Amino acid sequence: MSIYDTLNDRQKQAVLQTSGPVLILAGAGSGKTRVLTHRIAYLIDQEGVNPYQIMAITFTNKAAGEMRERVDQIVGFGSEQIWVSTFHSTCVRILRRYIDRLGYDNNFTIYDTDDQKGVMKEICKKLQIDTKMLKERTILSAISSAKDELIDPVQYEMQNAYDYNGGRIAKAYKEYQAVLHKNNALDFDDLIMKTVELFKTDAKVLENYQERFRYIMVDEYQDTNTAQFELIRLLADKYRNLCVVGDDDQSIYKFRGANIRNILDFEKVYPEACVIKLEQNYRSTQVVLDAANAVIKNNTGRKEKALWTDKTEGNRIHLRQFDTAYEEAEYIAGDVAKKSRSEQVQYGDCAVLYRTNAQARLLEERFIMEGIPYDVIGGTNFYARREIKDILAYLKTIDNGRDDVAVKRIINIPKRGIGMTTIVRVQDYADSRQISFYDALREADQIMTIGRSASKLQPFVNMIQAFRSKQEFYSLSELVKDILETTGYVQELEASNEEDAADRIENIDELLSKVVAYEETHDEATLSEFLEEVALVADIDRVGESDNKVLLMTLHSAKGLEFPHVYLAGLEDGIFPSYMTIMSDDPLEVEEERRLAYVGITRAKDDLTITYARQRMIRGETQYNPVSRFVREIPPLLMDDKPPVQKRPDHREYDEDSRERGFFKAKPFGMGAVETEKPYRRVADSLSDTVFDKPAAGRQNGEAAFGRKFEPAVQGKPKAIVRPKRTAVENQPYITRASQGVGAVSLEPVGNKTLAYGVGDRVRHMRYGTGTVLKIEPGPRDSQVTVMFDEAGQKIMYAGFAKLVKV
DNA sequence: CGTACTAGTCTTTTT
DNA sequence: GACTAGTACG
Repeated sequence: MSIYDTLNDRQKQAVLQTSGPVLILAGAGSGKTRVLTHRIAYLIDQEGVNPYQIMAITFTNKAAGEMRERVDQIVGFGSEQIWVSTFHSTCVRILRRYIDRLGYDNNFTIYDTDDQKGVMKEICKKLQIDTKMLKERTILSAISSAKDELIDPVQYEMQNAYDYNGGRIAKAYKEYQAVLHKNNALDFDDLIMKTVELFKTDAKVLENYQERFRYIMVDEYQDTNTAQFELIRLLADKYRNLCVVGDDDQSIYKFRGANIRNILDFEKVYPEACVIKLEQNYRSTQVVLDAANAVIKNNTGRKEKALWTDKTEGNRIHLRQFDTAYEEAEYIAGDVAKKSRSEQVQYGDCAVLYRTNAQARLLEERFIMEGIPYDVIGGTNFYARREIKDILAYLKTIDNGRDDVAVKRIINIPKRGIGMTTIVRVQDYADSRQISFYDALREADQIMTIGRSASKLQPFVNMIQAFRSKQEFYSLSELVKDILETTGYVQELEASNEEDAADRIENIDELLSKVVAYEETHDEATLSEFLEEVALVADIDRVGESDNKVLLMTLHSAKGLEFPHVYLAGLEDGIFPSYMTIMSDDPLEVEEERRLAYVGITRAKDDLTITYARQRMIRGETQYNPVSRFVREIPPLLMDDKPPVQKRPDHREYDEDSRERGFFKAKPFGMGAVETEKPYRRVADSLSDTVFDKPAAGRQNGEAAFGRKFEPAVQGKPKAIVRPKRTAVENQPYITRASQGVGAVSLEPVGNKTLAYGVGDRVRHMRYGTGTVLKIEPGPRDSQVTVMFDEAGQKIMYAGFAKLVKV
């Protein structure tokens, strides 16, 4: 009996087929990670392959870490020699060694979206690009797509010379690359592209890696873009032992360049490829699988597969409709609480999945009220928070003085009286001398134009220089502590009356413990390596760190995970699928969303609950949306409730309708960039009239159905409007003037006069828990409330923002 | 040079 | 609704 006997026939075949190109089409939950890890073990144990010659590539650090762990378990000896990592860290590792051959320093820095935006902003200024017409974002995403397709600035210019906007983007692209090069920085896309460039320009280096990595495995292959495909193709070109694992039905990253053709055309590129389908699902019940299959079969151009399981039929899918998103959140939190009380359900068995990060907020508030431990994955990355980026900018400056973006970020943080004018003048000087911004600072006394400001620059330079020399004998954490102390960063925060100063300080503490943890796991923790690791972590990598908490995340983040109890929230046309895709002329966009629905459904092991709300607040606008078309694609008998009958089930008709009525201008194209003045609300308004057979329960008041627009006209019946506007309104110190007899409906925080609590009262705060009010200081606009929290200690906060609830 | 307020934008998803 | 960049003012 060997470890391979636990595999089914197909899986075994995939493990044993070690030579030549192999495409494993692995349906959701079909045990692909098991196959990959066993395959690695088989290569080493049975075929005597040197672990050193094996490479496994994934998309997230989490997936890489998981695979590493499982490989370590079954491979015993030499497993640490296998390269198991993400595309990005693989490339960084290669580039750190060889990028000098492309004219960069090997200690390059990695720019995140923020840094990129900063660079682009300056470029637009320099090239006199009107950012109202052509936004930094737009340019950057055009550049990113170009890089995904391995198109360099020169090619881009050739392809877009005839187009006005294209031409400008081409110029910006060229300039952008020049700036990054000057700053010795690479962005995310460069990591892949430059590695490919390296392989193509330096045959020796390529040969070296080809010879080393004789067995290459790629996970989530359906998500690779052209550049990543090329990277793999080059690496595998000599020995052609390339095994890719993927599921075309789970391709959900087109927006970041994923090319579904990579998987669909694999057999064309590798005619000798062996194709193996894994269709037995070990995860979900038959009901869940039937639902998933029923939805995905509406897509065209997919590789035919049908998941099956020998697990039991299972519960029917729970379908719940609500009047408002608020009630939806209330139900989900309540249901989780109920389950955890009565059944053998742990919080960690539950996950709530949604289409957009913004949807997390309502759910979060509700989970807090229920006292359920939860974790929100995604949204803003920890390392993208302002205070964290500030500290990292110090570290980057110490590590690599050529990173102008980092230097400029911190030159006046904390405040040193160095303003825009001085910075611009120093930059001019640097430009004229062809030196970096930091080097210009060091010569500040030479710069005539800045006059007496030079005296403010000198201490800054001295401080950085001091850090640099201390770095020699300091540990990483000592360095960070020194930075915090010398700059007085934390003191400045403490002194400031910014409302979230306490959170910021907490984050800094967390950073410090991450630094310490890094030192503990890395023998010779260098600053460069730390910065690099930090640049490449994604939020999803945190999953598993938190134990026994309900996880809240987007459908995208949920890919690759599984939970006994899954809630799919906000299943409404317009949310999921999003308006963007419904409106799109390209029907493939809806297909991509359908794959996302497929991913969502197949996350559930036992129990799936689908919820949707008639009314939802999006970006300050109330929308009315019908149930998602994807729910309608699920056979009703698989669900415990039916979606409501609609007069006109096809959404496209509404679009035409609105177009006729002049609500829609043609899609913006070319340079014309036609205005699109809040088109969505209009659709929503027109929908609310036509969608439902009977009036939605939430709008007996008539006007309420039309959303905020008409609110001022409503007299005396605030409830219907107030409710969806803010969660748990009745518990909060918000009082409508109507109820005070003033007349007009208002939702202003009324502050000092009408706080629902006083000194000595017990109150609850969203984050800090319960505490006692010590002091209330009335201010002109809002009162400052001092609260001694049981857990979090004493905090001073503005009443209007703190949303304290009397308990 | 720093601040405090206003106007405009945004998001659909992320390594 | 929330965040950010830009502006007017001290």
